[in-house]
Amino acid sequence: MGHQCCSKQKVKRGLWSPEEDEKLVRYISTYGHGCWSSVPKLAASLERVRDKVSGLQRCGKSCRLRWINYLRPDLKRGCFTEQEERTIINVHRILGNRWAQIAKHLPGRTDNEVKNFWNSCIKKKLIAQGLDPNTHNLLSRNSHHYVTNNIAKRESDSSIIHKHPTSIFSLYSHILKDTSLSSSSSSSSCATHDLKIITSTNSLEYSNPTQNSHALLEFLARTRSSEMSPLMISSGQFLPPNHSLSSGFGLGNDESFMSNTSTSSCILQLPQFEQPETNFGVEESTSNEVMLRSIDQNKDASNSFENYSNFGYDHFVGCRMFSSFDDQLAWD
DNA sequence: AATCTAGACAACCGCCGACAC
DNA sequence: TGTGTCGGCGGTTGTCTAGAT
Repeated sequence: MGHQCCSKQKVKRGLWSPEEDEKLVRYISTYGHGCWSSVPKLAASLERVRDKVSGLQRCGKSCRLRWINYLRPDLKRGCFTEQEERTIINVHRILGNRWAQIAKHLPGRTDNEVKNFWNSCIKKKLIAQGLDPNTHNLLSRNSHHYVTNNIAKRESDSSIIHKHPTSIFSLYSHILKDTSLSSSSSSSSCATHDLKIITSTNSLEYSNPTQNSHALLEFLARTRSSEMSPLMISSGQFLPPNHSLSSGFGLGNDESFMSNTSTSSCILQLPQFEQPETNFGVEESTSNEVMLRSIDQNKDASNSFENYSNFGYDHFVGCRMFSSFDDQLAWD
């Protein structure tokens, strides 16, 4: 069955011939592409003007696809670079299979190209590294425990904290949104208060929880203010260039996250988590968000708490949590 | 040499939202 | 408000090719 735009016409399908490409390029360079559905017809007229017998017997949709994915002059052909590959992985971790959005981070690359590269190459690499290509978490023998949380859902459902009582981030972000708490506390005391609640809730289930989550949450509290600029929690394991898999958390801005330059972006570093399965991912992301992510264990974190406030990100929006603890450690 | 298979890439299909009428 | 058209998108399929058997 043909497309709506060409159901009444006899159209050719399959691979494009060099002659067809030539006709399409000639048409686009002459008239541009204001209306794809009219391209084949007008292209045929153009060819008749040029004393050619046949026009362009393709549907408009096919013309559009051919132009965007192959004929556009600003396309970058050839293999993906390592940098591009890292960018794809990092953005995919945040956005999922939103290929068009991912492709926007890669000048000269198309969504189709990125998608094909992902399916034929990156996916297998991640699996080979023991990572789930869908979640970017470590593949586990056990079933994954998934806790999702964001402000929008929380605000529409005040009972969510009871649904996920032991998610440190659920709890924490919930508390941050609690105006009575924040208005009655200074920034630091609020942080302490929050941490007490959180760590006491999780101390039994989470092996060595306080040392890691405590510092992380303290950091989150300190970055908080009444202004609501976004801060995102992101990621868990990741593979810094030329380093083995490590875990921990760090703060980076969007740019550094995309380019995977951990050293410049890490301003907070925490000891390695005891459970490598523990992982964190974002609900969504924009260019203004900060990514909190796992970082290279070996980097110096001596400036951890001093610098993050300079980033200007100060509101914890929320995050979702993945984990794959054994049943006896199940958080709910 | 013929056939099979897997990988890479190109193209199509169906759905959806935006928009015009 | 309902309907049709269009462009954009993601999933899927088709095609080609190189390497293995």
